[in-house]
Amino acid sequence: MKKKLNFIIKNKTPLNLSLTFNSGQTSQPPWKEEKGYFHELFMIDREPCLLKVRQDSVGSLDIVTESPEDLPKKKISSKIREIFSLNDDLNQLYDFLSEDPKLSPTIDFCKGLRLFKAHNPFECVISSIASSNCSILRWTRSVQDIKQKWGEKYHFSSGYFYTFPSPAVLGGVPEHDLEEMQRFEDNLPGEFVFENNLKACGVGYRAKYIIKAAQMVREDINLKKLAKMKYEMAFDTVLELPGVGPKVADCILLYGFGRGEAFPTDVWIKRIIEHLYFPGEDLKPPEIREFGMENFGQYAGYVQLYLFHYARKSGLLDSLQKKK
DNA sequence: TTCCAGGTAGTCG
DNA sequence: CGACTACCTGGA
Repeated sequence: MKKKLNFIIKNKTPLNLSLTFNSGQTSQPPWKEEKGYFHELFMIDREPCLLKVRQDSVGSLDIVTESPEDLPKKKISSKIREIFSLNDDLNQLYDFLSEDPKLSPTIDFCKGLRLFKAHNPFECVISSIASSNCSILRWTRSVQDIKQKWGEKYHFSSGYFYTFPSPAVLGGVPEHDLEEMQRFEDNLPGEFVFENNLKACGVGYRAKYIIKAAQMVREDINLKKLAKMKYEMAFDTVLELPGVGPKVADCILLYGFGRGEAFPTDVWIKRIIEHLYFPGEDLKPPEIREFGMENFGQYAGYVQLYLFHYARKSGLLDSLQKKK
């Protein structure tokens, strides 16, 4: 017997849900879209809960939930507020952006765009490692494959959904088809296709990093402690994970821990910042990162998000590519 | 077909 | 420390 809830979350400052889903943030893939609602499975208080979300005509969030057990509405709405960063006051952000002529044009392109957080820190660690890849499309497929192969499967009225596997499960997964085959020893079925290994998820050479990182999260690195650390301390700690360099570390802290002072610096942000603030110069990525964190402070994560989306929509990104 | 992208890890000086 | 290259995979 499924329990259902239906309620509304009103937002005081702008929110654009579909823009938030489709702005290329690599914290979690876009949700399944069906009958006007976006669907995704969450674990809330260790219980599975399907969330269906849409924006109604006045911009509020219309929420429908389905879960085997009763879950307090308060817990559900607080999860939703966390995932979509609904507690961030975007009007304050826009005041901040308005003060910088380089940033103010981003507002019109990004109205209502919010940081789209990960389900939880561990999932964020792994999907961020997988994101050091060339295309969002491949990254999306990889994350979905990992969930489908090793996550827990739950059925709801709109179909099957999978959780992200735990550190213990993911840490024990075969890296490639050879290892998968070896685990069968002599009981190998005839026409067997090897697909339950990490490389089959298209993560390439990151497969071994992902497995090792999962093991380290399980045994060594306590993610809960990270939340209370000073930023640079937390940064240095996640850097110890294999496959995690400066860019991925900042993504983990931004999307997995809500640390808004993070300024993840990829090649695109580097090009955009150089174009806007240091024309003709060539800065090192750590210099760009430092510039972002010093100048944008608590808004650094949003500035990075807004600059990227603005650059993409305004055609700036294309021109920066050609120039090379 | 070859080449390139994306960020990290590893190697060399 | 800095500069350079290998790593995978799929799209140009």
